[in-house]
Amino acid sequence: MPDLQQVRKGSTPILILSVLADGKKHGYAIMRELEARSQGYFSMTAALLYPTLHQMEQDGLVQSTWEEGNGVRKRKVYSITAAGGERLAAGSMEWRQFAEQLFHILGKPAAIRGEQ
Amino acid sequence: MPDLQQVRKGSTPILILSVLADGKKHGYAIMRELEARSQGYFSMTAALLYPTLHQMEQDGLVQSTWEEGNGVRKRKVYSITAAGGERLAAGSMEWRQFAEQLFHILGKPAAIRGEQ
DNA sequence: GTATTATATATAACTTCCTTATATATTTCA
DNA sequence: TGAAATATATAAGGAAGTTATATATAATAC
Repeated sequence: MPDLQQVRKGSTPILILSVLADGKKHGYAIMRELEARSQGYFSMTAALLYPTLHQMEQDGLVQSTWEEGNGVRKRKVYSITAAGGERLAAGSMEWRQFAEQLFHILGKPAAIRGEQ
Repeated sequence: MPDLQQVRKGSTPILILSVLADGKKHGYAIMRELEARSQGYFSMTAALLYPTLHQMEQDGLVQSTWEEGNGVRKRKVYSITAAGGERLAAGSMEWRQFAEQLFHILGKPAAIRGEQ
């Protein structure tokens, strides 16, 4: 993994929770939604997404049901749990704290200095 | 590793480079400096710092010389290289981009909205 | 004077997260 | 009919971080 692609490490679960907070979705749709919301920046691969969802379900952050329908492929629909909501709130604060501290060390960017 | 301590992943080299950009320092001093500048938030352990420094030296981002002196323990002093400076600049931009995208998804914090 | 703490560097074993590669199957479009 | 998009999944391997351990000197406390 090239050094410059290290920045996203650890953000996968909170990104998923954030998308699911707006309504339940199946895995593939979560991927597309993240890509759409970030103009392609967060392009998650299936090999990262699905194992992560499995782990999150095991941790009680999300729950799933299989959905079958008229001319549509069978798919597993995920929704956020109460514990997932709490994790999302706590995780958001953690990330904000981290960003504050990081940019305090690196020098605050214009946006954080309020010069947007 | 608890989930909430995942946020710092990948930030180690750039934090080190950022400290060394202000002048050369030995490993232990880098650790203390990071802790001081972040009011204890970035409390790096020796087992993370030293292997990282070794890797960074191998990558040409820092260079080191052993320093011995009057009543002081022998220590390895690191300084940032030209390549390290470039990496610091590029890495800072990467982190800013990431933060922008992440908080766009999570909802911007007060500081980024300019309400500090 | 001896013990503890702080300073200082280092490696080994292990876990976690991510990547690359591969597999399978359905639906839509050219 | 063949390719691309949709949809889920696992295996193998690499990179980053944690916990544990080792070693050694200098400063401070008792």
